Amino acid sequence: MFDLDDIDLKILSLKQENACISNSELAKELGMAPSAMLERVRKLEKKGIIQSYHTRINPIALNQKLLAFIFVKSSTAPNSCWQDNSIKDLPGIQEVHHIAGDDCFLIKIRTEDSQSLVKWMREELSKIQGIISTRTTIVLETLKETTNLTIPLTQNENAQQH
Amino acid sequence: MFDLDDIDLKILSLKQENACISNSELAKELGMAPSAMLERVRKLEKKGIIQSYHTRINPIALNQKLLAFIFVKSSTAPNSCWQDNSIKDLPGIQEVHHIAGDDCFLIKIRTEDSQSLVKWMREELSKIQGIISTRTTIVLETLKETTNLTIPLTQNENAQQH
DNA sequence: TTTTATAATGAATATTATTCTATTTATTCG
DNA sequence: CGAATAAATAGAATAATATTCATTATAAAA
Repeated sequence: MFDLDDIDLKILSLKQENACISNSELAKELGMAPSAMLERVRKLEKKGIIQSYHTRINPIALNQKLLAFIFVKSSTAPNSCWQDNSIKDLPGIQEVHHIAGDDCFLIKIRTEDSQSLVKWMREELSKIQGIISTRTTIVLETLKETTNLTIPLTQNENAQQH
Repeated sequence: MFDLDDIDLKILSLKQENACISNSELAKELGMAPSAMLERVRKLEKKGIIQSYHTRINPIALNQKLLAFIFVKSSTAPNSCWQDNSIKDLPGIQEVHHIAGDDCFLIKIRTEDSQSLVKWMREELSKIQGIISTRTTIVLETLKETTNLTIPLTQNENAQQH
């Protein structure tokens, strides 16, 4: 379904790190014509291999200083959040994952501080149906945070990155 | 330090969802000249409010079908990973967070499947010094996954989004 | 080999980014 | 309040880039 050659992988690698690299520079980098490059990129987009282009914003600039992960255990009964996935639309939520083995969600959330997290839990999370329990995990420090995937480049291509 | 007006917030909001929106379209959207818009964006970049532009790639396309979170508890002794943060450079790692209250890291990792996760733990994670224990959490399904922050737009600006 | 489909090139055109000067708006300070 | 200063914006000119399209090359299938 997704057959990617070395050129595709290199495109993904370069664009992953810098979504706004110009098509002409990308073409220069890989030694091909801009028109051919554009066609490849459009194809990667159309096939859904490239999903979207995002801007990473400094959370501090928006006063979202606190990062927390919360395990939310919910009932699996009808009209509980386990059925309707309503959790994901709450404000501040960045990720919601359905966890194996425990019938629970792992959510990633940013708020201003711990007070506002508590406020969020009381005012927002409490709206959600069927929650049985929560376990909150506060992040002290983030050492790495990216959506980047490990792309298998050939050694030669890897060397070019420097 | 970061004083953002409504125009800045709107820029962040639009670019967050679509990093590759053209400067001229952005300017048109906010009813100002491209040159003025460009200056604002450059300023947001220079101040570090805009951190980077990324491409989100479909993990399936790179055969990374498994997503896991692992709590890694480590010794706090010298030359343990607690000191040198070496975990974050292992292949497949997307995030590493330092967790409060437990002297542990929460890492987010993608691999091909559960077999390769086990392989990774045996061959890569085992290289790391000072690890006392791990608790692995497998994701069944991801309901939401974004780095997007909640941006406080005024009601009028919010309405324009549709 | 011939046919067909896929990918790449090169040139022409449209669009966009970028620069710079002039103007406007906001802020500071006497 | 009002001149002086700084900051932000607009508008026009230019440079760079994206996009299109006809042609050529390459690869795959019959």
